[in-house]
Amino acid sequence: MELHEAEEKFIAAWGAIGTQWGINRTMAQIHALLLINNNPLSAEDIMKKLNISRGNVNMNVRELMSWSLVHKVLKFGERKEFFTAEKDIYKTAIQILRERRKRELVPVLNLLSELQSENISDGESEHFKKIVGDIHQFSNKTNKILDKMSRADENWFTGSLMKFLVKK
Amino acid sequence: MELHEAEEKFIAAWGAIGTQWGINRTMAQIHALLLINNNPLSAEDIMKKLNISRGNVNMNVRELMSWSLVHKVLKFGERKEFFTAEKDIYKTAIQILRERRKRELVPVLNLLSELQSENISDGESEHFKKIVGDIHQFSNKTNKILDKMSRADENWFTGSLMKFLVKK
DNA sequence: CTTATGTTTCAAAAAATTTTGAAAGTACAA
DNA sequence: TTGTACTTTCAAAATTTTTTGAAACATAAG
Repeated sequence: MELHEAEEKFIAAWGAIGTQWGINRTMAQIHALLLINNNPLSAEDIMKKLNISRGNVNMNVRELMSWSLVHKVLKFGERKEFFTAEKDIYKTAIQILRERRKRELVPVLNLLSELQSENISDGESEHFKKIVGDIHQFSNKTNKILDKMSRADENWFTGSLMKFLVKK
Repeated sequence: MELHEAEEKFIAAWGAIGTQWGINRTMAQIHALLLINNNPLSAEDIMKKLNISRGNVNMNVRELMSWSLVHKVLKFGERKEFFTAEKDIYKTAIQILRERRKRELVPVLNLLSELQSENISDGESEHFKKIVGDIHQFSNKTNKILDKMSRADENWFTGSLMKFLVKK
């Protein structure tokens, strides 16, 4: 049960990219594996193809499901669980955007609000106030933009946005 | 030479966020420290304030400079080097976008091209071809959009883009 | 109920990343 | 040239993250 060279390269690269973006290498590789397999795979399939342990598969598949990038599939008559990845790459990207916004940007916004209200007095901190304020404002705008983008459809992204950008 | 509570919180949070985005915690903290200090700091200042070693400061400041987020400042009459961060948060964000595009997205595009040309024959791989092609196309579009964005000015970002998005 | 076929958990081990600190390097001043 | 005041390097240590694998758990089938 070997992987072709091109598939191996793809999986390895996906893992490396993931790492650079703060995503566990194995999680990214499982995602890559499920992307290039049109049929759902079992935990055992993943273990064998990527040569990793059962616990590792379980943990990372669960994480991928929490990101809604991978779904459980039950086959009639089979007790085993199978997993499959969303194959529409646009939907996948939007989902990642949505989750990172929710999990990472929103908490930052909360911290920045907090810092701004805490920091009412204090003479020395004019510059601190300004920079925190600037970051807060910028993050708020980014948050809104990402929120809008994550609701738009693919046609908007590839069509309208591109045209709009070209004009600039 | 203590940090105020709000400053500490900010630096700690910046470090945590950085980690989640694949950036070394200390690098992010040094960046935060230089952001909230209007005056350039020396390696020694950074060592003391963050309680880290000289080697660590040197390595991470160098990395921040390679991202053009931090610059060396020489004070007249002083032999020591000082460092300061770009304080315009918009410029900072654009710079990060630009670097990540160059360092991370462009290599992926090259790999995807390579995979597509390598993979000319082979019966079993219809689906592999399709998914790699889809990802390549999507990445190409994203690349172009980011490139355009990284050339635009702040007013475009906060003004035109926002208006355009609201319409949608 | 018992067995068989799974999945989940999590403490310990392994691996990867980050940090330290001392030695080497650099360059200016005397 | 030598001393001084720095900066840089990098092997080893510390820390953090990831992975393993065996035990616990779940549940369908006999």
